[in-house]
Amino acid sequence: MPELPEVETTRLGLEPILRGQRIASLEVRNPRLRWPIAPETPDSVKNQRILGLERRGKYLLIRLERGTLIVHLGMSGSLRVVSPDARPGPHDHWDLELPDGRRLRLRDPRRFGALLWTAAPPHTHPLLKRLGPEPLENGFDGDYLYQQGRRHRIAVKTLIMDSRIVVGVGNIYANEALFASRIRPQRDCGRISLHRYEVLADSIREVLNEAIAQGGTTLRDFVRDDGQPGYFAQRLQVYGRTGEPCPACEGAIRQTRTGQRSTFYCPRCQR
DNA sequence: CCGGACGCCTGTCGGC
DNA sequence: TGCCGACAGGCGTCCG
Repeated sequence: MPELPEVETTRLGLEPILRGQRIASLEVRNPRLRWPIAPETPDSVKNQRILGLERRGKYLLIRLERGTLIVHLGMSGSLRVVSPDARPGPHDHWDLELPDGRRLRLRDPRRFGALLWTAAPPHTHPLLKRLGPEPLENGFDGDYLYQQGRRHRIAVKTLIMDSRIVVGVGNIYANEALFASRIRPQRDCGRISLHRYEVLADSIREVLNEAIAQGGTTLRDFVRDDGQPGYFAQRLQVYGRTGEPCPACEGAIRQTRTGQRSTFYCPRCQR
């Protein structure tokens, strides 16, 4: 999926287009996403003005005069603004129609995404209320990660991919941040020094910031709001590079599994 | 409580 | 060429 940088890239692209616009209507062609789109959602948002776009972890929040649309892109979702005459494809599940006829269109082949409307403050929503700190904001640092690590007996990669610990770090950026900090992904999170967690927290921030600067990572589905791919794929050091030489030591990148997710690392550089 | 496995979906790719 | 299994950026739920 879109991880934090892809959602942030989408938010940055859409915000200037959508802010202040009125929603003419919400057209749902297929409500069967991760959770079914509630039948009353189109009525709830119709004619409302969009106050702004925010992001919490991998959730995109479309703030309305009354309530919030919570959008999640799942594994394969992307949002684009399309012209009035653009025909929807089979995986284009809903459109937010603007007064000038343009549409904010969701494409999501695997349908792991979500569209939820809530009248309450979004951070009180069941899906958002347990989320950990934003990695690019205050409250996330090496000391915090170290303290969290002591409370669990799991691989450090699993720790940093847990949204209750820290939001937004998915499989690509977990692998990349662990390579940058020279920590082996399967290492027990309770057996890592404070100093190494400080390096890891810095690496997570650097990798995410650099990915945002590159417009995110496009592997297959993800496109930015303007239809362009993100360019961070060219910067990936280990993700998807099984057998290729490590950028640091020239040894072969190894692939294993932690949890049910592919893990890429350099056995020589990462300990 | 915790940690690990399982599904949910569709598309693509590699091997035989 | 065609088929079939494995795998893919996430994450809530279930089970031991």
